Amino acid sequence: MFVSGGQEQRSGQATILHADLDSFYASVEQRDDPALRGRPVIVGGGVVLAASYEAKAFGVRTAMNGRQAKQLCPHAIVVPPRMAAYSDASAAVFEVFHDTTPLVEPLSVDEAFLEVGGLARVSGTPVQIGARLRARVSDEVGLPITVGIARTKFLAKVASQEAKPDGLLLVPPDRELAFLHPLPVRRLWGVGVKTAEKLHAYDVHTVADVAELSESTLASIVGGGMGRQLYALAHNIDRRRVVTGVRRRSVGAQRALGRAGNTMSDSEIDAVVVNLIDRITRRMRKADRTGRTVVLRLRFDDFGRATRSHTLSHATAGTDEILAAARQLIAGAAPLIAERGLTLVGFAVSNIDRDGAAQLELPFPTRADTASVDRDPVDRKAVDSAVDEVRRRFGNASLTRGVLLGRDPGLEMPTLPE
DNA sequence: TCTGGGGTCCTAGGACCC
DNA sequence: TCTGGGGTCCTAGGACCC
Repeated sequence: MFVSGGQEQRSGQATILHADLDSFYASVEQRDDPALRGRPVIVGGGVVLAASYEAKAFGVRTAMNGRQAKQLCPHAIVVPPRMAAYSDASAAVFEVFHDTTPLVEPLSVDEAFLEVGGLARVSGTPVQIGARLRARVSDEVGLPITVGIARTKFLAKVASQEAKPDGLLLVPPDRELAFLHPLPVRRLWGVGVKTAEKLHAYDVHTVADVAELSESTLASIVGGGMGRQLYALAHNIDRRRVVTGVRRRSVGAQRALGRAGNTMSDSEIDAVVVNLIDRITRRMRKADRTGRTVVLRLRFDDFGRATRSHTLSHATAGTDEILAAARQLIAGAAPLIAERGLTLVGFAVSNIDRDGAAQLELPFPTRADTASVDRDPVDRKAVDSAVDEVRRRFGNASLTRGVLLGRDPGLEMPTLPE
């Protein structure tokens, strides 16, 4: 009953929470092993998957290579990742989220947006709700979490970054520009290393600097799409709502092979392929998802990358079908692999739950278009019943060149003309 | 410094269709 | 018969995020 209240909150109130677990993997390790508490912890071996705040104090960062991290922080304790434990912890935290408000939009395993407008009578102000959420995650799951609160998603997310670790920060609506403008451009959503470099070349360093540029100037520096996005964010325009029920768009798995990849035989590579596809299709079936496009990802000796893809005629989660496509992609890339040396292989299945045209051949001859069918009194009834059948199955229908097409409603295909 | 394992979104060209 | 505009789908690559 609070859902509509939350959704219709389009106002000038700060009602969006961005909740973000602090150093998620490392915090779970410290929670589960008291000997790690208060000490620098690094999760992962070759590459840092997560670092505790004690390790971050020495300059250790996520995605840094392990050797470099050890140099910065020689007494850090390195632990291997325990993905199942993180998955359980994530589920427990999301239970608290859903108990707080029905409007939860997950961003990843460790962060989400929550819309809490419309909960005022029952739960109090957004700040009170955020404080209670933090206390519950701490008491019930044993993990530190930071909450940013603002009128827009972007500001809420920036607020949580500023408030880390283990904090809560509200950006009042009348203080938004003062909060936003001094920030470095890297804080803008979508600005990574490359885009920041392009902006720096034009002496653009802060959000305030971005806000001084016209949209067309920004577009000339970083491209059309990115230019529009930066212009909007720098001017504090962000109309995105918190939305629930967002579907995953792809399911993938990959495996780094290191130098060993260079010397692997075809059958050894095939064993890796079988294993990856088996993992992916198992996960798809468990989640009750199907997909149509199989994507092969490769990384080479020189760290160059390539992708190859193939789209099936229909969505599936079948191991055999997807494996066959995967093997064909690998075979097609064989010259590339032989030439450049393989160091990583991965697959993803995308086009999730998107069936291609489901073709229903009509049980009678038709001519080239709808109009000619309409003119034929003999076939009229049969056409109508076939159209009804397709509409029942797909929610829409179109008739083209004697073939009746039903499409996944998500594809927004045109329906049969009146 | 030689590098994990997941994901998302955007762009751009060619094929094809109406 | 010729021409053009508009739209979708597929493929490949790139940037970015956690």
